[in-house]
Amino acid sequence: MTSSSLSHDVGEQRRRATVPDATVARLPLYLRALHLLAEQGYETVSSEELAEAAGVNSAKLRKDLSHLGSYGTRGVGYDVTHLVEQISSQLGLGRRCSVVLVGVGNLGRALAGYGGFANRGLAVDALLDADEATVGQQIAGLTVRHVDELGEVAGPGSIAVIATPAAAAQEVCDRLVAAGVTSILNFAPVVLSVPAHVDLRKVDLAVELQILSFHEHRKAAGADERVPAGASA
Amino acid sequence: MTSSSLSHDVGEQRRRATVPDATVARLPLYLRALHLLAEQGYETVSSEELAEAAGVNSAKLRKDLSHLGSYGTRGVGYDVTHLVEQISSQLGLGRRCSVVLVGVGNLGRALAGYGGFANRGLAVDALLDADEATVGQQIAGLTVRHVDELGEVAGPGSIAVIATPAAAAQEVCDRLVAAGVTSILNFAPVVLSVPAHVDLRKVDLAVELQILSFHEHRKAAGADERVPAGASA
DNA sequence: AACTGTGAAACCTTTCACAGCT
DNA sequence: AGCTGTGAAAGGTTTCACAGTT
Repeated sequence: MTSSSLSHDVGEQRRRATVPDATVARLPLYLRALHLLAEQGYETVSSEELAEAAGVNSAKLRKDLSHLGSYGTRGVGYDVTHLVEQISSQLGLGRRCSVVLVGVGNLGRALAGYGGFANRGLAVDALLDADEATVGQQIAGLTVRHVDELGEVAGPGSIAVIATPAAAAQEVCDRLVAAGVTSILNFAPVVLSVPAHVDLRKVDLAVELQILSFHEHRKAAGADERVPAGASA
Repeated sequence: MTSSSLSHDVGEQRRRATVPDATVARLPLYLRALHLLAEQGYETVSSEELAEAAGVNSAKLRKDLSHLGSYGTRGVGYDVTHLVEQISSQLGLGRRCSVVLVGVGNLGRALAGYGGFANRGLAVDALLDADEATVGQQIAGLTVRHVDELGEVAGPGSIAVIATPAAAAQEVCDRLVAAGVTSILNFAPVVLSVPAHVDLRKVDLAVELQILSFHEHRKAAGADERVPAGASA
């Protein structure tokens, strides 16, 4: 067990090492909302307005931003441009960070051309596939290369996206790790294993649909069974 | 201590109305892992094994399953087939629930053919698009219909998936709501507004990538700045 | 002996409400 | 007056550790 002296371990030197995960997950949201507001001519926004645009409540937004530092002005709000810069910088969108996408099926193509990806500082800059018929094609301004050339485009510092069929994902993942990649985003519906030092995230397109189904099912079941007629709104 | 002396409190009629959100979000994961294990010939699994296959820890798994009821056998584990049925039923995958997909671009195509979708009880069964060139095409065994025919395929009880460009999403959403749909999954990178009774979920393909970027950035910044040399392996 | 089911503790996130700055 | 930044309260989730069951 842990020593009973509790949580004083880590030194103070990690000043901003403490942005909560939940907050990080919302920064991209704020960033998009801010870009939108900027296009509409806003120079400053209140937490209320920005929260509305991002689809969260204002207390949460303020708390989130407070974790990055104090970038607002009391009585006024936040400077849109400045806040965009701060968040972008936090997210590491400024530095040239190569994004490599493996698997150029429908999903891969969608991702390669995705506004959200290409938009601000995080464009995909290499496409790889195993299929000879796909290799050589021009997609979203890039030429698809063979997955065997993976070592030439991916390395420490790059972010890899796996959009292959489930069956191929683990092998691709292993190759990426061997090439030194430590940040991987997996869209294939399998649980991948990676060494502890690799940061692996997962997007499962079916999960959200199944969650919806759960709630839809609940609604229907509730209506069937014993609810006292129009109970909820 | 099952229903003996201290079964006080909450009305009993809401027996299973209390599955926590976090648990619901993991059920699809367990389901997939179970299907995999079933294919490999498992008839029972321990919480340890299933947790491993699903990529979570066993305490969490047991707690999650306990919210659905007690389907395990102490000293033995869980019956794979039975558990699959229980979870499927919770998720409403048994009942025929029509899934309508609007927007047949690359992402739409990917979703229509997605193993995870088509796989178990939640196949997409109508495709709609606004583009005349796309309407009429055969995709994943379905003929693409014009979005104006939305009212004919979507209604109360169906689940809708929006995979259109951002600019079209709100209008499609409004039409879906007008048609009586109350469960919508949005892949377009915009914040949609819906009436309170509609259940709207959102998948943002770029968010996860940006979260990875955040962590990658941290790693790099940490290495640059002040870390006490080779602290971690 | 093996393994589930679950209170209780630890941890994390959200919301509230207001002090403090402009 | 208006709005941010933030302690403190409330709520939710994960982990621990063990009683209970087969």
